[in-house]
Amino acid sequence: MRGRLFHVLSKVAERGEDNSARRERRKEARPGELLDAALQLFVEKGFAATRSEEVAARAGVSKGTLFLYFPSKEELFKAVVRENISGRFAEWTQEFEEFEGSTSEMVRYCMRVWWERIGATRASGITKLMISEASNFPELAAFYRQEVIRPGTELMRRILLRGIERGEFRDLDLDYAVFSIVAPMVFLIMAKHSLGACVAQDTPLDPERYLDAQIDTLLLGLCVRPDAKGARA
Amino acid sequence: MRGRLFHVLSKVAERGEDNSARRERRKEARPGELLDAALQLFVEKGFAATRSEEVAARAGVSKGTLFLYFPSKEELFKAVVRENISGRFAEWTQEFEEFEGSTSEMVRYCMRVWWERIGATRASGITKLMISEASNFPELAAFYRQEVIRPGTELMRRILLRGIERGEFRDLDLDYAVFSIVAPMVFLIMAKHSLGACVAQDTPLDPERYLDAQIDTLLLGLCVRPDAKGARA
Amino acid sequence: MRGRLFHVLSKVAERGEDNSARRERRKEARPGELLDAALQLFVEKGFAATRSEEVAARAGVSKGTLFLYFPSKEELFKAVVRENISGRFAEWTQEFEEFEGSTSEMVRYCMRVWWERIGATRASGITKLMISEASNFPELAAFYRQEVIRPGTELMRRILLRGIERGEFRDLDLDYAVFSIVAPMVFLIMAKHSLGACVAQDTPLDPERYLDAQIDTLLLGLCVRPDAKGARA
Amino acid sequence: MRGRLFHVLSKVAERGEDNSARRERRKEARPGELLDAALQLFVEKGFAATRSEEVAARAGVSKGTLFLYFPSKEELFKAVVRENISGRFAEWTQEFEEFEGSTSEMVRYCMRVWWERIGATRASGITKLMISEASNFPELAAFYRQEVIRPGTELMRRILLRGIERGEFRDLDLDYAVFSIVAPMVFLIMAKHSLGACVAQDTPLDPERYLDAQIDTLLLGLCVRPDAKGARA
DNA sequence: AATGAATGAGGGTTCATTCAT
DNA sequence: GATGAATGAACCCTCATTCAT
Repeated sequence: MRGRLFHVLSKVAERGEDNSARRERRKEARPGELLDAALQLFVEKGFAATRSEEVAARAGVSKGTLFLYFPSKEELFKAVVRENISGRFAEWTQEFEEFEGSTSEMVRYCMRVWWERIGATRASGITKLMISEASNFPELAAFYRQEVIRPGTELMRRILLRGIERGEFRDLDLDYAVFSIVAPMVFLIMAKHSLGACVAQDTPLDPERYLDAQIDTLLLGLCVRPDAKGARA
Repeated sequence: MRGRLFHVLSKVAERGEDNSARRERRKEARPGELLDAALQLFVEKGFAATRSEEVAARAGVSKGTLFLYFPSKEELFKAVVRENISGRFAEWTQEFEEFEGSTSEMVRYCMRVWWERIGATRASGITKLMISEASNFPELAAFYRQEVIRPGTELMRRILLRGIERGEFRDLDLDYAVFSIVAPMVFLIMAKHSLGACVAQDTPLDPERYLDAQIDTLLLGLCVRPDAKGARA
Repeated sequence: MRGRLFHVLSKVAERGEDNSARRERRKEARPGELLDAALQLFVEKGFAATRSEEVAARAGVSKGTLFLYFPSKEELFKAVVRENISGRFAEWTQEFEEFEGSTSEMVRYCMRVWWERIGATRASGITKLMISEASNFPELAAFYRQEVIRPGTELMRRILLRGIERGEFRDLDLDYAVFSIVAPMVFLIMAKHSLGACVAQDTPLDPERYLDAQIDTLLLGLCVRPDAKGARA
Repeated sequence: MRGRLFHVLSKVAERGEDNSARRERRKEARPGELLDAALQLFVEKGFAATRSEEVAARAGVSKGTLFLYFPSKEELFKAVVRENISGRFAEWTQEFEEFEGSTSEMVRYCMRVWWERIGATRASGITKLMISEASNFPELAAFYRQEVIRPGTELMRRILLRGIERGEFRDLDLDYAVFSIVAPMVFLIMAKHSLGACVAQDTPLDPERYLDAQIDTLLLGLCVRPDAKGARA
């Protein structure tokens, strides 16, 4: 009996908190904790290379607990993707339709806000995830295309169109100009999640400075006249 | 210069020939065929999700044969990466040092040539691979940074510097401006290998048109005056 | 004799009442409800394929409660078996020792009463269970042999012996003749619990008609003269 | 290297034969060996309680090898059932249609032949299996009904009908009279595979003697006159 | 050199059992 | 007593790797 008590206590100690505390944030908190842990690991190591026990461990629970909340690793993956793509685009579309400044300001705002709300958060991992795993999860790729890519592209298209119609932007190849906005963002995510600084490990990429540089060049490239109002002061 | 380009292109062509031709030069070609098959599958499905038997099958040999040439799946992966990032940068650096046109032309040439020699070939999959698997193969990531990212960055840095020094480009934040060239290329690779399934399945992205659009905007964004010589006719 | 029979039948009836009635006498009835649920499921799916949570659910309690009453699934199984083979043989032996009709009548009565008291009730599942699980529960099989098979065989042996001694039955191979009585009963149980799904799904076997046919043939086969008194009117 | 050699040799010794011998009866023999092992274990312990590693071990191979030949434990189970129900009924039906003796002789012959060809062989385990697992494998139960029960029943029905039409047998309830033939056979299988002697462990049931006793009683019960020709001398 | 049958460690998933509430 | 969240041993199955042929 002494043995069992010791065993239990050492397990508690291992976790760094007592059981009652863990019980308290019980069922409601679990799925979120698991999804967070899963997102981190999937982004870090890929779907196949992530072991479900590891996800559970990072969420501070045992292997079996994971399967109380998600019926399989694949469903966990899907839940991770869905969880992080709550319908933000409706909100954003609204926000941009009410925007009153110049379109250059709008583009700058758009990219900065993207960084704040997505790029700098866990959610950015989803993009890396989808790119790495798209072909292993065709239905999910379709879902992502439908829920993220399409509305995102549409939003930026509208912004560019506004710029052209207002005479701010030059006559762009609209379908492909959107990639001038998207590419720097995707690249930033990749830099963040994969190859580190992408330049050298010791001098990590500063996202703010990176974004400013990209936006400056981008706006100069988009605008009719390089001295457009939206250019940084 | 033509000579070198031809050499590179013919190596690319070599990999594309039909199966019947392959059978004839059995033994010598085996490792190459395996590397090709492996590259395709690793890019498509990721390292962990690719089964070695499948690699062997696609290369037209049996499972056992694969391990005759590569001691393990991991070594195969490393060989795939190493094989496909052969140091062409020395070659390219020289090529660009001898370049005589405007720096805008140089940037345009650089991106086009990259597309022809890397982007459009199987070798582009390596970028996708490294982005997906970097954290599972840290030493390979370091190798890639060392062999590809660093010299590539350095190459573009020099080009940009040339543009600034010659008064063609504005006063750029050099360390970050290189990403304005890299990001569109990385994005194109991603679009080709994964997001292609994402961006739009029915109307796939046209690389030439994409590149033109990106280069136009980029150069306008980099140049002191928007009517720079390098702008497309 | 009537009294005893009534008692047995009323116990059988007890188990068949509806759920609402059950709720009212909560605690005292729990173990019985669990045993009933377990018997049903074990018979239906086998020991290993029955999940203890399912047993609990069918008994209307939670998983934990099951283990409040039975220390393990295996103990539950043993309890199910023990509970359902209560030694009625002493009772029956006496009943038959006081029997006053012909031995043919006795055999017929014996099989009919067995059907009423065992075959038609939940208790019959135990036979199916033991046949299915005997090798996984050797000590239980021994117990079953001891408590059911041996006394049952002995009982029928005596009946047959009585028939022979009274000149009603021919000179039987006593040790094996008992199986002529047992086999049709065992078969009926199997038909009811498993082969029922096999013999014919659309026209299920009618137990009464089945028993009549078996008994008729059996008695004709046992008796010295085919026009024995016990033959059905 | 010494270590490895020792390891290999001791493994060989364990198996009691050298590797080359094992390699020789290779692929062709494996499925049969595995099916045999599986039949034994499924019959002995039930489907769920049988571990696939155990099946492999009994067949003298490793866990993984089992799955080279059968894609899953369930498919193995199905294969076991199918393997042991090759279409014997066509053959038998033919055999009985050409039978020239009395119908009593036919019944006796039928049951003896069943014992020789099925009852005494591994195949008899299938019956026990199906009875134990029918509800866990509904499609398989349907298959078994279709392939075994139905033709078997039909065969015996015809025999009985012949007896009635030739005036040998009394006017039987045909649909249920077949069970008088089946029940003793099913019971024998159960006795063999489950509860041992069903009487006492120490005096195992003698199948020949059992069958003779059952057939004698059965025929006396079926025939118009008890001195039918088919009765044992 | 090439094959592919065989292996067995590894990882996903289930479920009997525990225990804080 | 009753609950059900949590646990982790055990089991099915995969697949990188080996090796006799």
